[in-house]
Amino acid sequence: MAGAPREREESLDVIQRELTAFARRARAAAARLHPDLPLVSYTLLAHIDYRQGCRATDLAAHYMLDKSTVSRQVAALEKLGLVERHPDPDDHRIQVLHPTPAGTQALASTQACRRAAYRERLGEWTADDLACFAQYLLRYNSTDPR
Amino acid sequence: MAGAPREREESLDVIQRELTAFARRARAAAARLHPDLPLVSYTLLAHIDYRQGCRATDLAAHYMLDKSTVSRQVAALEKLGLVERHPDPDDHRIQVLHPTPAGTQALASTQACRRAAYRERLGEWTADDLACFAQYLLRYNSTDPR
DNA sequence: AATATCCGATGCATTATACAACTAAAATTT
DNA sequence: AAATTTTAGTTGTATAATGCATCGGATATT
Repeated sequence: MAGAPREREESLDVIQRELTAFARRARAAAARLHPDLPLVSYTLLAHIDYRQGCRATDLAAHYMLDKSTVSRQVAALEKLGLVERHPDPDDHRIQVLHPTPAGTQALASTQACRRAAYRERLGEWTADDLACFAQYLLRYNSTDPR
Repeated sequence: MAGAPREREESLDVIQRELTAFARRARAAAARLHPDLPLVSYTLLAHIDYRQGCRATDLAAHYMLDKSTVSRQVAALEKLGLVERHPDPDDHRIQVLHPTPAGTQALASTQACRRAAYRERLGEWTADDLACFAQYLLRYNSTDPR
């Protein structure tokens, strides 16, 4: 097994290359899936929904975005009537974000399209492969450098 | 195994969510790894290098970018002296792109940083897991909708 | 009480991007 | 061979996304 370190290196290169390719294509792909809802807004809305009630700071940390970027995106979402802000009664600096009914609904329909696309794309995969791939991604993201 | 379809669905959701999170963070991560070289330029340069000699159209197709975007990025790379364009003698419409020595070198040093980051990040992974993850990513990207 | 820290907003500059219109060079059709 | 269509790449214009710096208001620390 003298070649193992080199094989590791090769795998790392592939991972790096393929993740980059994916990231680069993501915008175009997202634009196809939901032409109406701006890409980042959709992502933030989804996260707000996923963790029912979160703060702008949480979003910034999770997606490694500047707080100013998040501030504007959230403002846009509020303007579209998809997100509500409620000041935290205990700490007046904080605004807790929640999807509005319209936001939940917009998310649901987009989510449906998205799921359909993924289902078609990954239809050939076995349930085990899907579970395994999901685990790898979770593991990869969990070791995210802070 | 009545729950299998639901489990598939859950895996799909995780994959979707984690890939999105990764894509969203990619810009910030890239900025940390090579603050000098603009994000997209680096990506394109890497691809030009990987497939020794490619056309702007290839880049656009591979990363799902508009040709105008690629045109500008390539122009920037040329201005930085990292890429050369050579008209194809057989077809004067085509410009074949190659990294310059400076481009190759810039890529090498960045690549070294990148590899180090990945090595640290994925140091705990077994060679098998890395290979497996790499295969999943290749498989995922190969089924990219066109 | 004074100071420091935290949350979010805003002004400003820059990067990345798409779409549309254009030029030039093949390739195809007539 | 001439006309038309397709292909490769550039440029003009508009917009989205982003970061940095700064600021104002609130809470926490000393």
